[in-house]
Amino acid sequence: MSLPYAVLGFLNYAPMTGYELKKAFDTSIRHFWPADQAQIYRTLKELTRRGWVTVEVVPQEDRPNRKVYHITDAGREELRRWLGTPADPEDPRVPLLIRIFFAGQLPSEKAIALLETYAAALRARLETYARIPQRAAHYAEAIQSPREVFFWALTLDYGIRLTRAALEWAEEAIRNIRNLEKQ
Amino acid sequence: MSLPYAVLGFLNYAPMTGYELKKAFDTSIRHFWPADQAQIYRTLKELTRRGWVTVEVVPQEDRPNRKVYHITDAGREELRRWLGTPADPEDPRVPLLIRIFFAGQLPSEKAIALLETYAAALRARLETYARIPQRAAHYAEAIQSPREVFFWALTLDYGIRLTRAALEWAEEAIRNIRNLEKQ
DNA sequence: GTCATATATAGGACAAGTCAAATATAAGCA
DNA sequence: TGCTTATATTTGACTTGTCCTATATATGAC
Repeated sequence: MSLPYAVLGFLNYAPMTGYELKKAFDTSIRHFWPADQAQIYRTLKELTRRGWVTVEVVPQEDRPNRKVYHITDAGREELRRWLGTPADPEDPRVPLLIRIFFAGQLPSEKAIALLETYAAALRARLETYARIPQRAAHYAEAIQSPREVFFWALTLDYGIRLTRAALEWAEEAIRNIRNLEKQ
Repeated sequence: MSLPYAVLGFLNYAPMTGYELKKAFDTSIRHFWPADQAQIYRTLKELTRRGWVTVEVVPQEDRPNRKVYHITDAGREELRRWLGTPADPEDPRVPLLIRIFFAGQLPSEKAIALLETYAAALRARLETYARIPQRAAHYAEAIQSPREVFFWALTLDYGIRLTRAALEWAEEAIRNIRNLEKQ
């Protein structure tokens, strides 16, 4: 149940509409916490109910009124409290590993193909990660806080390290399957 | 939607009841695919409906009748087909990273505490992994197939590598936060 | 003596998130 | 002319999985 707190985190930087929040998610933490648009709006409703945000309705013609959400003092307090609390455990599910676990049922080329596809996805992910610092520079200037930027960079570093480790695993797995064949 | 296929994978080794399947999950792939008991029974019902397994009811006194599930030829075919198919993407969600992303709002000791707790959990996980090979030896003897055992080992290797990478990240993050303080 | 554990299945309630559609209009592009 | 994209929110249906409870009894631990 981290989504409400991610929303509070963004609203703590600046008041925003649900629509703008969706963009904030998509251009920053999407890689480790994708957020569905419908889910954001429902969360906003819940946060309002709890008194952690307030809504400022800005009338518009042609379009639905903008509902700009502002974090309250109670919301800020709740955010800080939550941030200092131990993280929820990760979902350990790795769909590929089910296939690998039962891959003894598969001819070696098919097992290798599975791993090659996976490795290709990981390489693509690394390239995506490599392009992030440029985009992030824009936000870094806007926020003017090296401390914030430091922690943002940590999350990217996590993604790079884990992806590299997975890639190395896949590459060695492929080599080992080939060795298996030779014997 | 991998659970039905994991169930087929186990039933392909041997016919089993839902209860035995639950134990099979818990003593093997739980680390990358935990399975809820209720979910297993519901999946079994669905697999039966699709004709991928058949039920053999073994009457018992005192206890509910055993319902032993057998994989069918159609089920075996479906399993092989699925195994050769590209893996679903992983859920990228890492709850800790939301806290880290917004940790600029937190005093450094609290950010470090967060990472220490995380690192401790990772170390405990590595110890659990270290104990797996002994338990696995029992299954390896039972199945008498070095090829199957090779793929089982691959899944463990994945867990170890990824956990180590996460741990290295956390340890370096802690060092970097301490450096931040000194400046 | 009581409590946990093992055997064995089933169903209801609920949480989180996904997907798609509805509503309304302007701007830019081919 | 028509298609896509941007702006902005809401709702409904659905999926996957979790948690808890119910039912029944035997055995071993403390």
